Amino acid sequence: MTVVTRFAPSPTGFLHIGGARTALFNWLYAKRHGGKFMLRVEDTDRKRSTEPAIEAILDGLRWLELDWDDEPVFQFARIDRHVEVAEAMLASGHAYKCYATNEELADLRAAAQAENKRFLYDGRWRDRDPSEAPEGVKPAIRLKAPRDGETVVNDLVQGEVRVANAELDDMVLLRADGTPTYMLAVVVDDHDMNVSHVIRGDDHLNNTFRQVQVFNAMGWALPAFAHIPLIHGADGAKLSKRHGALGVDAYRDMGLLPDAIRNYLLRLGWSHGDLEIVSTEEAIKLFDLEGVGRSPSRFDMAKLENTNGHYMREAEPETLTTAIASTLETKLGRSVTDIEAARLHKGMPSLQQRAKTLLDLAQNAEIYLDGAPFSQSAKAAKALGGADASAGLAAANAALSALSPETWSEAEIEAALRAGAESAELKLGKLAQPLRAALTGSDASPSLFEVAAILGRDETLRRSEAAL
RNA sequence: GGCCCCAUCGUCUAGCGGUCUAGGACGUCGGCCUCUCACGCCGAAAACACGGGUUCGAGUCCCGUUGGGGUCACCA
Repeated sequence: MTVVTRFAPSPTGFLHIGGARTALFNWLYAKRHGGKFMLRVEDTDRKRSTEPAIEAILDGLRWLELDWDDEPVFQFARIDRHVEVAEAMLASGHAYKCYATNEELADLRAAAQAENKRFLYDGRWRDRDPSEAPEGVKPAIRLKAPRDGETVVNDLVQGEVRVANAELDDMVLLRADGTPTYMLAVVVDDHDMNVSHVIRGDDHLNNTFRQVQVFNAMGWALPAFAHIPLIHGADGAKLSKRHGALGVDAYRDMGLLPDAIRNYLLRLGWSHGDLEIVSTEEAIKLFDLEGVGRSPSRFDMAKLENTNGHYMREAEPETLTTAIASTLETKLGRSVTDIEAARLHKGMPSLQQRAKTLLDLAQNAEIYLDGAPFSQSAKAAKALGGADASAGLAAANAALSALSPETWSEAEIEAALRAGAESAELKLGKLAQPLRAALTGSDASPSLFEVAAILGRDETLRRSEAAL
């Protein structure tokens, strides 16, 4: 059997982190088995579906590099087929017309609530003759669900889950206005798209029983189901919009890398022994549903950032330079010059080791731009203040100006500074910290010797003299 | 509330009856390295929710309690 998975978001908002993980698992599972990963936009709710939301979701998926096969399927466009299936069920006696009005249903619901019981449609039109239909009321079509026995789902993650059919009522398949409900549409589409594995959040587990009933009514083969636990916020509450459920674009804006997000999301709910860092390639080889846990997990930004730091260190310097270019240019209000680009190129390996995000990186990379330091951090200002600091900086400056442009190198700079410190009877740090503040505007930076070497003699002396 | 699911360090998790005086990772706290920061390295504190069973033996199996979560629309 060919594996076909699908990600089926409803375009009512951005692609959030939980959706991204669902997409990732589906994508990984399809890749793992040489199958197809399909995208289906569940836009049957015309009031809530929006074009910007569709774009945001596709963008998010593309940014995460979760590419889908074939063209995305838009559920609303398949309405005729859904109606056709509803009518087939009507014809075969697996569905019936229900003339209950909204008011009637509302009363029923209120009554159930008053008794503190759940609302289940009572099937009042289930066996009634259509000739009794009231004038002018458009009927909804409901599933004629089995009343006895139970419905069982053999879930690849949750195991065997069973529920008594008495707990389930006759759900609406086709609304009075002739549009299909989600319950009908998913089943028809999953069947028509030959979906072999339905991997989705476990908030859908309860729906599955009713969907199984539709599959059965149509005599269609069941796909395999895998319901994965949801992701909660740091406080354990459901990840909602008010609770830090951000769109993936927000994570991009935080300077996070797609590889890092994929790795982090993979480990949220899935494990393979003690493996922590798993490249996407490796994940494709290893991913399985057996490794997915059954309990919900909490989203931990600190760990995501740590993972991101790992991928920052591993990234190609050139890739990172490209990635921060626009941020730098926005800051400068002009393009990066060739000289600046050359400095960035040389400085990137040690810069990237110190950054957890692209945002950090861009900020730290500013030291290699003309005109830097653009500001002085409080600690840097302190390192620069006082007589001791002035003496140290003067000694450093003197030691460096004694170097000729020809001998300007990391090793020579280090030697000169060490010798300068010795003759001034100061510790190296006494020269280094004021100089660092002068050159970078900060009390923390890559190796001073490296920074000075990359900056070049003129720029280094310009900055240190400006500070003096 | 009914139904369904879940329960190991603060967090993500390993563990699939004996090798668990419970392992790894993030975070936290010490230390080393060191021109600062970061990286790296070394070390520490930190968990089997509770109660009953089953068994020679239970973190691992069963039941209950408690706690969390999900779901109960002519939304998806």
